[in-house]
Amino acid sequence: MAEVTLKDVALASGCSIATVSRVLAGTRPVGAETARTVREAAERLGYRPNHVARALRSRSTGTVGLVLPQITNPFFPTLVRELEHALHAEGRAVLLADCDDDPETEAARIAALLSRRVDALLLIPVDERRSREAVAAAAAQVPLVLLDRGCGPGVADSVAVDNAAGMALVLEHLAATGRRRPCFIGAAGTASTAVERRAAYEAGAAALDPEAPGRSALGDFSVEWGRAAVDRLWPSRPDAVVCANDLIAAGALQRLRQLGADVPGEVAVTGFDDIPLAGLADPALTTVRQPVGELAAEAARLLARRPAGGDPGPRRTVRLAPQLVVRASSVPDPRPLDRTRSASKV
Amino acid sequence: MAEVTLKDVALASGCSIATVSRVLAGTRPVGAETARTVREAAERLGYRPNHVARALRSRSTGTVGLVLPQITNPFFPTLVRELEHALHAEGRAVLLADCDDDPETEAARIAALLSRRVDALLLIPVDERRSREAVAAAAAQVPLVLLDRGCGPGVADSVAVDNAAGMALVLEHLAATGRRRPCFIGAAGTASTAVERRAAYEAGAAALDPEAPGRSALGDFSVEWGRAAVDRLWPSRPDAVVCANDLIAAGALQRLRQLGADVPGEVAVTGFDDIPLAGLADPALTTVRQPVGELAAEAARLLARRPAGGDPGPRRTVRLAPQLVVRASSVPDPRPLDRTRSASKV
DNA sequence: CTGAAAGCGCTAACAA
DNA sequence: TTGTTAGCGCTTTCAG
Repeated sequence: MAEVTLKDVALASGCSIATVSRVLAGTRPVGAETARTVREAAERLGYRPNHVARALRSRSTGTVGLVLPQITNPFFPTLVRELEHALHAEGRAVLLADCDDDPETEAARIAALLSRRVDALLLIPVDERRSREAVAAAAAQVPLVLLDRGCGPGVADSVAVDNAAGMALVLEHLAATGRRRPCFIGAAGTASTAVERRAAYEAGAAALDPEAPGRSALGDFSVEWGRAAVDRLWPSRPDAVVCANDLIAAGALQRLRQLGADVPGEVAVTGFDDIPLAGLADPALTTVRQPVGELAAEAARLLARRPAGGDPGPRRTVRLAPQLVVRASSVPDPRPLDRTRSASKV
Repeated sequence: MAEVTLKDVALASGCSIATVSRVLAGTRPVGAETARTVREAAERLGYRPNHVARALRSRSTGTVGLVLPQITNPFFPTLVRELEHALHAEGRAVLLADCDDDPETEAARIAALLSRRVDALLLIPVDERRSREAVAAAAAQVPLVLLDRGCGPGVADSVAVDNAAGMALVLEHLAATGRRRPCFIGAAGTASTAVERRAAYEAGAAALDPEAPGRSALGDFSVEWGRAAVDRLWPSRPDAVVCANDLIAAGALQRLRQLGADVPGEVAVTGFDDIPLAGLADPALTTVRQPVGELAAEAARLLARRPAGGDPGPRRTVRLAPQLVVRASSVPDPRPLDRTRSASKV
């Protein structure tokens, strides 16, 4: 299995290795006749370009680093899948890094990817603040796009769902179906998803009921917290439990059922993200779907747009419109309300 | 941010680039004094080795390709996480490929990774048969370890859970808790997990009840199939529904509840894999936990063991012992039965 | 133990 | 349009 190189193909096709390179890489125009001969010889010899050599010379590896907090977070696999496909379609490979939800691990992973000379970085930061330093340093070296979560202003390009719009869709739906006493189970902390969703609840719920913003409990994005928070909020007899993500909502649903509550008759429950679990819950969860495919496409587009040269330039932020998915946890006989999706750039 | 190279470090430390390389890569013995000077200079200049150049020269990229059917299958993220950590600990990076459950995409992804010169491949085949050709070809080029699922005999090293032992644990537990009329919801097809689990059910259930092996329905590994299969099997009044994986079990659980069945009082339900969803189901699912961490560690070990040179040598197969996790879907008041875990090599 | 020199396979100037 | 010539940054003989 002796490696076939450009030289071999050049020898076999009777032209220089430069020409062969140009044909196979499609870098520059080449005579039609020669091109055919070369391609034929390459085919016949079973030539496979050596990406390593190419990368060394051209200073571009054709790889993108994908750094995320925890692949086991059920929202990420779908996103990873879309990103992998979008990038592969452009002939780029994905180096995956899992940070174990720890900013120090994250910094180490970023450094490792950088020393592997990734062309760019796609990154979902572990923490709004504690990730900032490492992210900013990385953004100075390669094009970097923040996904799903922010990391302070002006640090890098970013693309995320419009959390406020999503929460507004939920509240609008609850109002339209006659709910008047909503409450909120959210996440404490500075993560942009946590902040934006709870702010949007507070802003929107006040219109429904002046007391509503006060009926909220803040913990983390977990099922356990969803269960615990219900015990805190249920005594106030809400007719809707708005949750900051689907995991919380799944926990809330479980606990409400244990307490004998009638969902959705007595109380509606809503989530956010539309992870696979949402459709499986019983009753199935009304939630806000993130446009994962577009998120991935937009991230790829931002990467392509930003020049490889270290020039920072102005940061771009893309916000994608979410979609409400109505299921049995908020109405007895769900009938999906399709919302049109659109992207707005800021 | 001019790249610091070996040459710069050599210049700054007053010795040759060869010596610097030897110090920094630790390849050969170097005088203690020189070593210190070199390391100091490297530190001071902020030298970062260029993995691409190193790879070209040493013919080893330090990357491993991880190829899987679908990252959105809820069993895989945990496995990916463990593999990523195990490999990163050895200083290797992970190139991720998602095959969309399609053997042709799988073949393309394998080819792409190979042309990127991965040192090795970790692969969960899409299909027992249709993946074989591409996998065998790849295994001829780089060390390759099959994970979780097989791909025909003698194709490559492989490591997987002992599916038969897992099913035996389930049946044993059901027998011990007084169940006498089990039925089985499995997956059709040739995937090794499907075959092994249903064979083990048939073998083990006969001891419980001669009619039991006949009470089985075969579909795929999905929630939908779990729901549908219950409608087929419930009329035969089983007192236990043994499922080939957790997704099926989740569907079965849902449908049984809709039918008003009392779980676990009237009928027990069991799964396989122990995906995160299992603990969240209501009632929580009794299932078989795969030793994911050990699976990953063993895979990494097999890779390390196999020489980079194309010498096939005998294939190794490692089977890891699973663990029964008893939850509320099989007993009213669950108390975990801890099984000792051990690895046996064949 | 250390240095000099030869490439790994490819692409990018620069000529022709 | 094509060929020639330098390297990319590193590791690895081969001498010393």
